[in-house]
Amino acid sequence: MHAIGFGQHNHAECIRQGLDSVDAQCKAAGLKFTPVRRRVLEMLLAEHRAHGAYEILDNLRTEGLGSQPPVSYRALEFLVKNGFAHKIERLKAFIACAHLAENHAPVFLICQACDSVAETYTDLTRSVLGRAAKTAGFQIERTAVEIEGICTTCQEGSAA
Amino acid sequence: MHAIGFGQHNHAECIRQGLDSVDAQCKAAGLKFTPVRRRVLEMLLAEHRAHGAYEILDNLRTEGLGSQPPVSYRALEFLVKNGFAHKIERLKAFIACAHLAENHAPVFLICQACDSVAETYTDLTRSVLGRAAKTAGFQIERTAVEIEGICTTCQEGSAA
DNA sequence: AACGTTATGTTATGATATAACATAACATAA
DNA sequence: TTATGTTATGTTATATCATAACATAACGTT
Repeated sequence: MHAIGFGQHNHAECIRQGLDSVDAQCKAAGLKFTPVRRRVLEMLLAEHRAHGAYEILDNLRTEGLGSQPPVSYRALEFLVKNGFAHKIERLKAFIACAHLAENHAPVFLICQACDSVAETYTDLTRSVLGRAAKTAGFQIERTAVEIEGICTTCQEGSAA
Repeated sequence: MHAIGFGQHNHAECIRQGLDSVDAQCKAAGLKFTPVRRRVLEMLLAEHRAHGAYEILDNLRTEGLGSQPPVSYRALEFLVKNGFAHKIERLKAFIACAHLAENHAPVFLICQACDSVAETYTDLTRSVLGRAAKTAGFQIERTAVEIEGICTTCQEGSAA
């Protein structure tokens, strides 16, 4: 079993809300939330951990929704491009966005013990990062902030 | 041509100093700075951009220092593990550390136009990131902070 | 019905990374 | 000096991640 996020919550509700929110956002923006895209997001929402593109593909294949790599990569690309999911570079894997509808610079806390990934965020303009970039005259387009370590739950687990 | 870092400097000197510094650190720590490892670091130091493992390998092959992937991956692993180089996850590529000898949490500014990579750093304990992690009770083991955008030089270049 | 656009299906291949095992180089102690 | 442990290198093979390129289908508009 994986810890779900860092802390408990009503998970079925969490998935439903996520899908509903993206449904609404797509409708508003004129984006097509097709069956494959919807199903992929649902898979990502099902657990707070990063999912590999081929893992997603295996599931899609089982369900008859696609069998070749481009299918999952395209769906994931759509989700990432529109801010509904993020790619964790360090893990070469994808995760549902935990702060849908908020414009944010995501920060991921990746637990090396249980593989769960928590998403928090930072306001770039006020953070150390933002100031560092500003000082260097650098115009930020996108950020990847990924912190690896041990989550609270796993620290407790290993304490004697 | 690539911009070298963001800002000019005496590059030959920069390479020499880097090699000397690592030489000294290895000696002090009882690490073996072998010919392959030294040459790989030299390649990384030659330009302030990220180098792919296979690009490094091609060079090694030309020079008779190795011909199979594990050769470059091992050398790069040694350099990264000991803090002499970093991996830029976003680019799946490696770069020489620009702050040798300082214990730091590196922050990379990656220019999408000219591919140059500048390294700055943050003091984790005092940054927004560090505080966010602490709040979540998360024990940090390593960080990857990668910011993509347009560097000063390229902004000037495209300005009318 | 014709057309443009976007999404999907499919083949093939490119690019990145590592497991596993064999050999060599080096230091240290018997 | 030989034996032994340790670390580095050589090599084969394969795993894993990702995308180019082209064909077809679905959908909305005129």
